[in-house]
Amino acid sequence: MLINELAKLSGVSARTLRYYDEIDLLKPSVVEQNGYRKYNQSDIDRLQQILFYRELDFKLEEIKNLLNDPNFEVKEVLKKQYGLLQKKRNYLDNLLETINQTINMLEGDIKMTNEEKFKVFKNKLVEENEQNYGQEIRKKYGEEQVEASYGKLKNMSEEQYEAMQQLEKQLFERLKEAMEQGDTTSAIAMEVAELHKRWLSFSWAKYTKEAHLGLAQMYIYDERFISYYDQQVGKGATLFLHDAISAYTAIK
Amino acid sequence: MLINELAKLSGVSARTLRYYDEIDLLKPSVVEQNGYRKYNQSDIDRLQQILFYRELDFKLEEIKNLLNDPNFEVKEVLKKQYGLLQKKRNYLDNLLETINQTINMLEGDIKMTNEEKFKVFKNKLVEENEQNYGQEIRKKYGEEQVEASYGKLKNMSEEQYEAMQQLEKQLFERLKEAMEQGDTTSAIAMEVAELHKRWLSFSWAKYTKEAHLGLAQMYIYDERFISYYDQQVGKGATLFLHDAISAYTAIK
DNA sequence: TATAAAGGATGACGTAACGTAAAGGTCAAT
DNA sequence: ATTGACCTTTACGTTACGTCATCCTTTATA
Repeated sequence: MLINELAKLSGVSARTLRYYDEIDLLKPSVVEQNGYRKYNQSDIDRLQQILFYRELDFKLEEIKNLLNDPNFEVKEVLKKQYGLLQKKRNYLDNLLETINQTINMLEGDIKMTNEEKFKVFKNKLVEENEQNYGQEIRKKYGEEQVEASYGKLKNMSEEQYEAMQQLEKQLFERLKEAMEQGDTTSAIAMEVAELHKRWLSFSWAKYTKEAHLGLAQMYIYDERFISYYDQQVGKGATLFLHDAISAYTAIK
Repeated sequence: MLINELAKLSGVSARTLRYYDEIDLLKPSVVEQNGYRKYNQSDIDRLQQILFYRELDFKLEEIKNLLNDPNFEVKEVLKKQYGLLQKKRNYLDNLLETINQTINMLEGDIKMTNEEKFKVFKNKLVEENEQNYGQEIRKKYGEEQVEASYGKLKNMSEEQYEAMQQLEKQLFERLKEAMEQGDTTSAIAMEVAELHKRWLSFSWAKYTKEAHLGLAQMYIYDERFISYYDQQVGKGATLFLHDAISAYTAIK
């Protein structure tokens, strides 16, 4: 069977078959004088095996190793691949969530332009928290806790809100001082992290250091946080805050 | 700000920044006499934008176009990307299902070796059908229908089972004849597809041509089916059967 | 039988987004 | 002056082929 015949039969291109030959994944059992590749039944069988694993997103190199190993464990391999693909899917799930919530936020922003500032800000806090942290929080503590937490924020009195603003202002000041020192593990840096924790407690129903660190890490990747902190405090403030929280949660 | 400083601040490598320069995605606003790249605040802002979209799995080329287009629609873009990622996830879901069920089958095979052949074969039919078709079928018709269908197969009487075997035998014979003619759209090929449909009706609760075609397509990619049909009927039988079913469902 | 059309072969470049040397300037400090 | 840190460009490697370009056989047709 010549190369194009096998190509038609199997649905892959001739180029692919030549490539498989090149990388020693599937070599035709006969090559004639004129250089033509001849494939026989055992080659076809091997190709079928190859395509099976390729469908499952195995790399060709892995497939080669698999098929050449006389006593490999199909089940083991499949389970490993399963875990790998699961990770990929989880990653995609997160992306989808993020995009979805970003879209919602964008739509929300437009609708909200005409509402009063105070309410808007509180809602925005809720939404940003949800966007950055909703998923994990919900997983860990369940719906009720999360809703309770948001309820806490939404139901805050104006005085409490003022207190929160004050605390944030204090946080900014200490952060600026800490940055001038430059050390993210200094006592003053720890104080900053502590302030941040207290500030968080206005909106979070329950504190854990893992959650705290998680939020800090997300700050870095969210351009809104970066521009917010960097504008209020100074360039690099977000990164410094993150490092401080990182140190703080590490020693606690 | 020199290249390594920005690298540290942003978390990407210096190589990446040079690459972004190279592909005109992010050019430092100043390049000094000595060739050193100098990044300023606007560069940092742009990088943040870039990383935001990169996180969402956009291609760099797309990001470039986005950021250079002065009046692009963020929401539109995000929605498009959402759809794209959804497709990827569905694809992964399918792979995961397939692997999972293959594992189950492998484990099942071992446990089943000591059972009677008759029972084994029927269970295998159920499992193979489930493996190849379960997901889609469940989506379209819901759990009940599917379970009813499998119940049908499992509760088949021995006579019915015999009839099914007879029908399959007939199918093989006609398929062999049709292949000798070679035309996958001939009257006899259509007859083969019809027989296959009737054979299916033993195990399927409800027939649709979409489902029929879908199953045929899966035959091609399943080495067990290929070796089964090709052994029983002759080399290329699976492909021929697929083409015939394809033609059959197209004209119906 | 000459020739043209199929079909085969071997390079070799392109792809996406960098990682990783290699080889060599520049700058601050010793 | 030398060392070491940091900068530059050049270029190959990665994955699984698609897509030419160029050339050689085999088969079909005039």
